[in-house]
Amino acid sequence: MAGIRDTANTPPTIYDVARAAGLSIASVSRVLNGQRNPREETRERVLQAVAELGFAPDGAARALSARLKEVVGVAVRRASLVEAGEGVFADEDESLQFPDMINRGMEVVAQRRGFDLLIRSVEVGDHDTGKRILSLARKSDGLILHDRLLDPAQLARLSRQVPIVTLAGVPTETTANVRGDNRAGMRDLARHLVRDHGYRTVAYLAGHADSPDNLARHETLEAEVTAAGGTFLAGPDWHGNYMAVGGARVIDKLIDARAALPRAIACANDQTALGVMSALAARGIDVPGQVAVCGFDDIPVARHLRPQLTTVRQPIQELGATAFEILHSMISNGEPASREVVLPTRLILRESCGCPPEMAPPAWRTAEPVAEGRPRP
Amino acid sequence: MAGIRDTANTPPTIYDVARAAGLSIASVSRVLNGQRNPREETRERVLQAVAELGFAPDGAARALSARLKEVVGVAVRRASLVEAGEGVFADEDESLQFPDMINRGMEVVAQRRGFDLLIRSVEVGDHDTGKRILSLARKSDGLILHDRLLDPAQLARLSRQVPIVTLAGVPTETTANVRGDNRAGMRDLARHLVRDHGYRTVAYLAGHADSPDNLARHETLEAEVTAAGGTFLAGPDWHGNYMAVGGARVIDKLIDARAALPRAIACANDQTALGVMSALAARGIDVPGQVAVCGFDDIPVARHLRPQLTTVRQPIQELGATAFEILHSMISNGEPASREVVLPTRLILRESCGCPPEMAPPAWRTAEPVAEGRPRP
DNA sequence: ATCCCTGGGGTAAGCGCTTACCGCGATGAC
DNA sequence: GTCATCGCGGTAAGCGCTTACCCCAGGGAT
Repeated sequence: MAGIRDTANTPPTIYDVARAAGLSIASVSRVLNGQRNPREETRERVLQAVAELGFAPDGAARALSARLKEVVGVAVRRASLVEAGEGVFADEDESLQFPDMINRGMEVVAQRRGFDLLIRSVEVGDHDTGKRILSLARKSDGLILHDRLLDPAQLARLSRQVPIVTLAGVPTETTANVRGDNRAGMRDLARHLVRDHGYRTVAYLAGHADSPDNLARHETLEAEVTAAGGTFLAGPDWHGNYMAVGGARVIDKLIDARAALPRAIACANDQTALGVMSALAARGIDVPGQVAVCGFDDIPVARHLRPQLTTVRQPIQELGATAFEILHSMISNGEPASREVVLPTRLILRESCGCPPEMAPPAWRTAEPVAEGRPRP
Repeated sequence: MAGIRDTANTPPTIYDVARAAGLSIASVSRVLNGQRNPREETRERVLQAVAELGFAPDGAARALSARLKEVVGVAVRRASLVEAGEGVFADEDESLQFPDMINRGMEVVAQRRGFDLLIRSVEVGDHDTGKRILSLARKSDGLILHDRLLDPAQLARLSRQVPIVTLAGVPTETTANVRGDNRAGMRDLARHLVRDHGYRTVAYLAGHADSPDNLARHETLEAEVTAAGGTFLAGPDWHGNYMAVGGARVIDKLIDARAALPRAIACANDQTALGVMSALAARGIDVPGQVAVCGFDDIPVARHLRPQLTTVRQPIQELGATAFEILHSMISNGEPASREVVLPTRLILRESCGCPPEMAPPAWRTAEPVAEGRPRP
């Protein structure tokens, strides 16, 4: 019934368009890319053929020829099996709200530049992490690396060949970095805990040991607490991993060991605080009545927890957006617009630190008597 | 001082490797792709040159030549400005936990096949949605579409040229679909509400009107509630949008209008329930004491809310993993392994429906007197 | 010894685009 | 009227790979 390849419909190529328009592929390419201002008639013939055939240029061919893929690779750290938990937190590590929101921030600005994100998770410690990231690099025009994915030597080597921006890392000769202002944020939080609430013993529930963010938050909290004459707790018993499981595990062990809990716990991030609050609630410990708990990041759920989580807000989406913009400048100019960007943080006071909640006045009625259901004991 | 192009380090090409190994590019390609079993010596020379130069093949060139990009495009629905909220939920819509977890599920299995995900968000109603998705398609080997992104005609046309799998949609002649078992899940939930708790008035807080998931959940709930002689509420006053803002807005309007609240509210998804619980709490309405609230999906935060959210669990990551596997079969065989996959759901009873909470026995002590802090009033 | 395989390396033809370069007709300067 | 110029379309050379095809050396069958 029909011509060649009736089934197995292959997308039309620029040759098909040229033929349909009665022009050469060069002309087609030119009107599509707005080069050399083609005659009005030419433009129309091309546009019509394109519309009829439903043509769009093949990304690979375009990339190869134009030496620009319009893709940036994003590498996220995937929890290794030993870190991932089970039970209540089984898939907790898979709900990486912070990185996901950062990615969304990148995606939105990338759109405006015609770029897309190629997302790959890599397990650190996996012996060929370097290779996995290299192959990601060759599928894109540049890389954005979450966390500490590469050791300095690997980073240095790779960054000489492809533009790289790191998040929550440190800038190097050849890479740029974007992060939040950890010290200012943690300082504000520490002072609130110590001065405003008067807590005397404060612990830091750490994130990954190799994370500069973690280090800065730890140091700042320690400095502030001890400067105010308070007791600071940290160390091996307080090692988390930026995930809820990690936070919960620390609390469980401490309680099982009959250790004394501090009056306040500042967590490396919100995810950890989530685990801590959950573990505390399971033991019947009141937050913030008996132990105050704070996070860092202000991920969206923080305000939906009960008690609502006091935390240090980072402009999460902006972190991603900024990382993309810097990478984009490296891709197009060869030079980063800036080697290091530090975005401001802000202390968000809610209930989990001991501050009072807010509440709107009620005004309602139910359709049936409340006694009808079975309220919990 | 050095040779040509000292700075402006370009990644090595297969020609560089061939030269360094004293072989032809064909040989290099063959050992790298495991074709035609090269001599041991040849293999070693190539491997060494590759290691020394830090070579990895260019993705675009490989894709063009092999006619396989090893990339699948993923289109997510981005909230249009009119849907997105402000205030407490300002960036709520940007925390799309459900789609993000689905994507993670895809990503993990994609890795195993050597594929990556190219993620793009599209605003529905944007007049050139079709074009945005087409260009995404040409950058990948196949598409996975979240939500209802394309109208049937567009979908039919595009799916003839490129493999497409939809999520939470309906299968067509040329596309496959993956979804959770809405009817079974909602049936279990409805019966629990009506039979176990004895609630007589139940409302359905809807999601997007064009969503098949939404329709199925609505119909099933309505059927079950009315079959049991209960009063079912739904309609214009109960239209949400799958986001927290949507749920909160419905509750606020209802209360402001002095409308009677039902004894139980089943939300189209967990995100909506989050907004509902938050709005209810702000009015001082007790959940589940006065109004019971339930969700659908069981996103990770559901269990961290207070009260913990009763919901219908969907195997979220599996949904993504399955979608990828089907798409992969379409890409490699030309035929989908299956046109429609319906994954089982499971009722998860927690506190928000009125069931009693669980709690572990306490065993702890604090390091300082509790009175020291300033507990809230 | 001759011929045919066969194994493994090289040559070169694309894959579908972008763009440098060429050519041709129309236009303006003299 | 002649010649340089300009505007715009076509031709073809890559971009960096994969792979069909060719070729040659070595070994077994005859």
